[in-house]
Amino acid sequence: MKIINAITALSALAQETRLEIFGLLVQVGAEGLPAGQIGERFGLPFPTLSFHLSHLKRSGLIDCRREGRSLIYSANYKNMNKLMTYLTENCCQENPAGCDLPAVCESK
Amino acid sequence: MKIINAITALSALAQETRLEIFGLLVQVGAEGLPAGQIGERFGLPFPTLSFHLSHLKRSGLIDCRREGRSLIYSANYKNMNKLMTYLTENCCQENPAGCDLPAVCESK
DNA sequence: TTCATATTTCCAGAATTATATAAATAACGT
DNA sequence: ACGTTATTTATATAATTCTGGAAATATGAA
Repeated sequence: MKIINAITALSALAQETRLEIFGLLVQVGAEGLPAGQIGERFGLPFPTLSFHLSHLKRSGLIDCRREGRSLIYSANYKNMNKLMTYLTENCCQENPAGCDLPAVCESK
Repeated sequence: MKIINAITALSALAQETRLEIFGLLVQVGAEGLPAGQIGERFGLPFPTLSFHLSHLKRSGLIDCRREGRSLIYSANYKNMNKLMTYLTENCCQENPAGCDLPAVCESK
């Protein structure tokens, strides 16, 4: 993953509405939810919702498929995982023992 | 971790200069680096550097200690880890098998 | 082909964030 | 105390991002 993609993903998540939407979609799983239900859940006007969904979509953190009149959004776990990996890459090369990122660094 | 703290941390990382600074500090380890050396590395004017360091500091992702005239900045692995945990919490409860976040979810 | 539903795009104003010059603060050596 | 080094704070401008009303697009139903 390139730094520019990491920044895009991080800034997609660095906003309350989007982080909440993403959290919801992560919990919901691959099935996803139609845009309308997401907006309803958080009381968002349509253009605001659409702005945030397209931001998340552009970042690759969520996917979108059409089902009839609805657009169904769902978390993209693969890209989320790439972001996680990027953030812990090259971690604490000087001193792995002093590092506190268990998932990635305790295996070093 | 509360959502507000996650957002603060994510927005600290969602900017090229800060993500580069953080990446450097993560690699350097607990020893850290003086502000001056960080600024030199990226060719940043002092106020710009200071703005970004204080942003990262405020987020908890880096720490700062004084050594003589220098302020030494270093990665805070503990808080980085909390952010990672927050992002994968409650992941794919519907269908763990379909989830692609190995570090966190394959153990479910 | 007209109507209703679902959602997006266009747009403009509001809010936030980033940048860098100049001035201030902090610590050390003389 | 004074000068030097290291860094921050104050401040202003520039750039980016967020918000929501109005209009546009896409799909399906009658």
